[in-house]
Amino acid sequence: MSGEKVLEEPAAKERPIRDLTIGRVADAADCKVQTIRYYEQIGLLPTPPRTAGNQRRYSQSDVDRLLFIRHARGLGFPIDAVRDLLSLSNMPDHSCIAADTIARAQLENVEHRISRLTSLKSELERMIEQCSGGQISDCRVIEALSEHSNCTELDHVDPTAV
Amino acid sequence: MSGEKVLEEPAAKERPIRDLTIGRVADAADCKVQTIRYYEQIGLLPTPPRTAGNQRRYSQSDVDRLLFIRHARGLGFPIDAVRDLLSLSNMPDHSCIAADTIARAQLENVEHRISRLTSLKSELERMIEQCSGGQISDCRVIEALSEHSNCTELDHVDPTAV
DNA sequence: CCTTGAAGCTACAGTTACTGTAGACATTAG
DNA sequence: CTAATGTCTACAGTAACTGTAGCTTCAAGG
Repeated sequence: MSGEKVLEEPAAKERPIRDLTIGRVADAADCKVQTIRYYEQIGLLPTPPRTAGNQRRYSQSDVDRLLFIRHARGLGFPIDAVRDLLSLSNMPDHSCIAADTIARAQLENVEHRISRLTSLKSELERMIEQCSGGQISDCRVIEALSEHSNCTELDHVDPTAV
Repeated sequence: MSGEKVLEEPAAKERPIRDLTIGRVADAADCKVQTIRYYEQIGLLPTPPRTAGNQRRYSQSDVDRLLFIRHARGLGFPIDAVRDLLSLSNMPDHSCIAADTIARAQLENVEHRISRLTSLKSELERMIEQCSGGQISDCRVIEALSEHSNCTELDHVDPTAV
């Protein structure tokens, strides 16, 4: 990385080396080959050039873009949010307001996630502490998770949005 | 709640009042009616008795069980883990180690997510700061999210397993 | 008692974000 | 040159719901 803009296509003067097969790209980003084709299908990755034998060939910038996508997805950002984030990198240098708006929305999202996960963390810690070495009858895991009084309003959100 | 084992069926001496419609149960647990029927279908909730007109009628213990499920799901436990936890609550004299193992696994997961989100948060904050009045070219969010060097082996987990 | 609108019923299609499979074709190491 | 491995398309399947269609049932008002 070291200061380079990894998501920008190299300038015309220096064309990228497009010698990576889909399998090597998948390995580099630790994802499945099908996932790459899926991202291409939904427009998250550009359609790469093909060999005479119809096989996709990628450059390092594709790997970087895919790494970005996987990282953001791994953090729980839905595809649409990733799309927004990616659009930031394509914005002209002088229009920063849209980027700012997207970034602020994502920041709010991230802060919310952190607070929910933090309360989850303490609940899990409490469970483990009370649980260790005891019997189920002493175990408060079930109880703790059933107790509505322990819930904050944030507890009842879409479970898939964690 | 207050010290009672909420997930146990009341003893035969005192039968539960089964006067709750599926809609009231859904409201109580803040979930969709379809979700309750889905949980019944996959065996997370017991098949309730029906009225003469074929409508499901629930008791408070069903609400408690559903609250438990929704809370666990909201905390990121996958259905199978919820099933495990629920099955443990039915064998109260047995060891607690399995529940403990599940909780510990989730705790590890959660801690890692928090740390990743925290670093993302500071990147977003820095971006917003630099962005206001600045240029996209100064933003490091895209870069930061692409940096593979920041990843640990735990970063590449199933994104859906939050 | 009757009606009417909300809520319930079943069955099935759609969602998100992939993942797996089948059968054909391409590429590469020996 | 051949065998193994990789890639291609197309489509089915997964988890965990969510939505829809077309019906029946229930409770309250007139």
